Amino acid sequence: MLKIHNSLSRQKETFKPITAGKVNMYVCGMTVYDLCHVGHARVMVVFDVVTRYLRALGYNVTYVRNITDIDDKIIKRAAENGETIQALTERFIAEMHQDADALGVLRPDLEPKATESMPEILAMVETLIGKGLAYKADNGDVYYDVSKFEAYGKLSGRQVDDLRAGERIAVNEAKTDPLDFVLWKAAKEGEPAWESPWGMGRPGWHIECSAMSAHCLGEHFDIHGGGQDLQFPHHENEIAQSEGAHDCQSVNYWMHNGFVRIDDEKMSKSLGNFFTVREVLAQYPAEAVRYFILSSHYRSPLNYAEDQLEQAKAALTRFYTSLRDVEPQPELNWQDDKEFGSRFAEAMDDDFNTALALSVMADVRQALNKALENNEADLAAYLAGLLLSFGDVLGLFQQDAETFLVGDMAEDSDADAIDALIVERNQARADKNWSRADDIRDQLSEMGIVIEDAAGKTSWRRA
RNA sequence: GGCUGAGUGGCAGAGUGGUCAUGCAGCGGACUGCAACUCCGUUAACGCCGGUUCGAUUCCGACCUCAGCCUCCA
Repeated sequence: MLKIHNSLSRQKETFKPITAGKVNMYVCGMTVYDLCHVGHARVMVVFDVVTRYLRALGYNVTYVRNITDIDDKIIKRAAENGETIQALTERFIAEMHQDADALGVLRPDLEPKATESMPEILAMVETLIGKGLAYKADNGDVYYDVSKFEAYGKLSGRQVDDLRAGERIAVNEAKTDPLDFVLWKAAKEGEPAWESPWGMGRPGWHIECSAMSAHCLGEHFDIHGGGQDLQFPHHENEIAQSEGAHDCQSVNYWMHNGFVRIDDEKMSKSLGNFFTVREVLAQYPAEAVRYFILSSHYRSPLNYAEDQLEQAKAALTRFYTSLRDVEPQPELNWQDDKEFGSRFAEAMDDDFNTALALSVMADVRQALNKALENNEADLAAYLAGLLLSFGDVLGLFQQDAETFLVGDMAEDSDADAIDALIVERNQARADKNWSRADDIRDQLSEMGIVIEDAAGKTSWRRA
């Protein structure tokens, strides 16, 4: 039985979909004005695994991840670059997809864009004004009147009075109350703008998610996810908008993933201490990045360090080394496996405990090695198939072992040279010319090649 | 200041009221010409102080430390 930690209750709750067999999930995606960093990668990978696991459990999942393609930062960046907003956002949407694909993140079923959701956004703002929950201010902006929404603060565990007492809330003359947030921004000179009953303008950040989630999934859906930093105010405001407009609970389970940190500090654009996915992928295999992300629980902080990436890569190398010489049993379903399968399910059912699930997979790998050593071919094939089946859930082992270990031979100019050296070395070994054999091994080592002598067959991999 | 969450062996990271996490590293052994791979064995931990208990790393309380949110942020 699947349990999910619900940010609303701050507890693990047994998951029960609104409609049997069906899960509707919305995740806050990227604001597309720059390359994704590792923090974004975490959200994508985490909710990709959530989706994959829900599907493995037999749910028909509709996964929506929005794209914010109009906002202050986008306008600013486009102006700096001297390009149109559309050119900028299209470019970074493509970049985002490239990163997601590299990380083995499946495309969401729907990727709605704010700029393509204006009718829904306008309708929702009108509804909120009509119900007296929002007002047009003197400066032309439309604000949500937080004091009118009783449940405000329920997601983030805040009292409205505490928030008012906070000293960091920016003073904005136009607002009735500093807690009020903008639904519609009146257009400024030279900014992109859409027509509305309140004059030319553009949507505030929070309203797009309320409008798009309701439009794509209905007014009441199962899971809403995003990074921890969105819990307040973004998601709190979403609740105020959606529940204020629709008079019903909007989301049953709120999920928030923890941050990626560097030196025990949050990785973020504003702190400037971020690594882009692109930079990291230039140094490590994408699958190692994915493994690294899944090696800790999604709600825990994840400390980014080269050391950790190296460890993830080493772990994957061990898996692939074991898988290398086995023909896995095809079409195997881990859910039929009594021992490892049930342990894996137990781990994943416990709020998607991927770290524990990986340890089950490590045990399978060891059993596989033993089977190989004992020449139990059927058992080995079964265990290898089991490993691949687990891999489907976590999005791992999706490539050929050979490809992971030695790279793509087609574009590898060294391959022939390496093979020739191995042949020469094996001749030297046969001649008991050990010094020559060791020289060749050293030479290969300098090329970044590791030699593994099995009985009667020498294989190699990249270090 | 308010509100969250966290402190586990050399590192990473799960978990639990009383026998095992797991991975990397270390140590001993097997295999190997020597290695690598692999296997077997093994060392080592639960921030601090009290309390509950036959027994607490696990429950309760205080304290210390750290991180996050309260401002754009995944």
